[in-house]
Amino acid sequence: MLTRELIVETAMQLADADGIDKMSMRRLATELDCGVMSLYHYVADKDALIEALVDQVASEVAPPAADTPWREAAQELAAATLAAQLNHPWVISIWSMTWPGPHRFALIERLLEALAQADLPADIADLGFHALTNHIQGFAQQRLAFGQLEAQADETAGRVAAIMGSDEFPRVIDHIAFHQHDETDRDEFRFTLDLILDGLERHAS
Amino acid sequence: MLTRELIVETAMQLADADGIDKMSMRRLATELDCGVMSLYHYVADKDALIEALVDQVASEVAPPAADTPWREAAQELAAATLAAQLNHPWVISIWSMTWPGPHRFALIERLLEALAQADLPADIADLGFHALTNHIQGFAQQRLAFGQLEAQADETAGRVAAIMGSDEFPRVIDHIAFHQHDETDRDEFRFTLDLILDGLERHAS
DNA sequence: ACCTGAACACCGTTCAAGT
DNA sequence: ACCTGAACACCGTTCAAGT
Repeated sequence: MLTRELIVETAMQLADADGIDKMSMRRLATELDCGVMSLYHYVADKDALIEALVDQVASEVAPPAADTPWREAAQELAAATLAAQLNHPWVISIWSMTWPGPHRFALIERLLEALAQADLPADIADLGFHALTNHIQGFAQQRLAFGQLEAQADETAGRVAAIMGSDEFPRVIDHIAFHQHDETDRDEFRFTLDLILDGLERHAS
Repeated sequence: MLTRELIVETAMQLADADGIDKMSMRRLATELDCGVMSLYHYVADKDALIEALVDQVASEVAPPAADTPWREAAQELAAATLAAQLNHPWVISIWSMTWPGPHRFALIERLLEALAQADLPADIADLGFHALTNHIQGFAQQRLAFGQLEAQADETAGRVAAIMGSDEFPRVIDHIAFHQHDETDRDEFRFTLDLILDGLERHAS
């Protein structure tokens, strides 16, 4: 029996396995052993399906307990959102472009709640909200790009070698070296997060 | 006569006018009055064409003069990069996923150069580089999402009304109100940029 | 060297028709 | 209510063939 839940679940599997580009209505239909058009009885659109998929990812983020101090709550939310996105890499490039579903709205609400408890002027809290979500988004995207490059190792190796071999971009060469003996993998996310949170705290009234 | 430059130029026009999805090899060919396969004599791939397109956008960013103080140089680079991306909104979602071309490498080099002049510990400079580029990327994406929502005004209005009408997400409602009498349009980008730059300066040795 | 049409292997969605 | 095949209007790219 076909259900919306089954469709979303199968679509998630396809997207996780092969990326969002390969999650086509037609592949989905063959996977579910039904005609393509049958799907359209449970889902208005491919876009609607994708919205459901994105909110499913959001539902994997466990919001911090209500009594968590604001700064820890923000850190936990940021880390958990990043982790969920990296668990479903295909979501990264569409996350901010899709209208939030109920689960994502709950996360947004929780982050705004944390900021409200920080005793910031109201506009600083609103600006801080975007500073934090933009950081999560920007960082996730950078990590995704990095991952893609590593996946196409052969092509990348040649291109990196070309840069390292030229003397046009010496600072870039140093920066690449930094990435190559990179042990600070986890800290990079926290570093900027703390820059932002420190800066916000300094605006506290 | 068909040339690579003409192809890139026409592709840019198509992408600017209708978005990257509508910039298809087939549309490009009809626009240029040639067979689709003729394009493949000047461009290896659609991906290669897109890389050229992205670097063309990067070429629109004028790097700051060499004697600009580091902090101003970083601000100028950030603002100019954001402006170029918003000028070609289709670039935002692919910018960080494409391998940099020569113009973009020059921008990267210039930003690393600015950070090198800030007297930061070497690893802080490298982390700061990503903090800054991630901010630009995250902010641009958020602005793009915002713009898309405004473009589909009818659909969005209903969805916003649904949120405003419910009492599930009170903080979200307040935040939406903040956006609605938003006069701080430009400052929002600078606000987080300054949080990051202030934080970096505090790490100066 | 430069150009090309036909063909292949795909898409999302509309429409009319079934049970 | 639920399902569907055929058709339409698209994709990028390979291949073999032209000049």
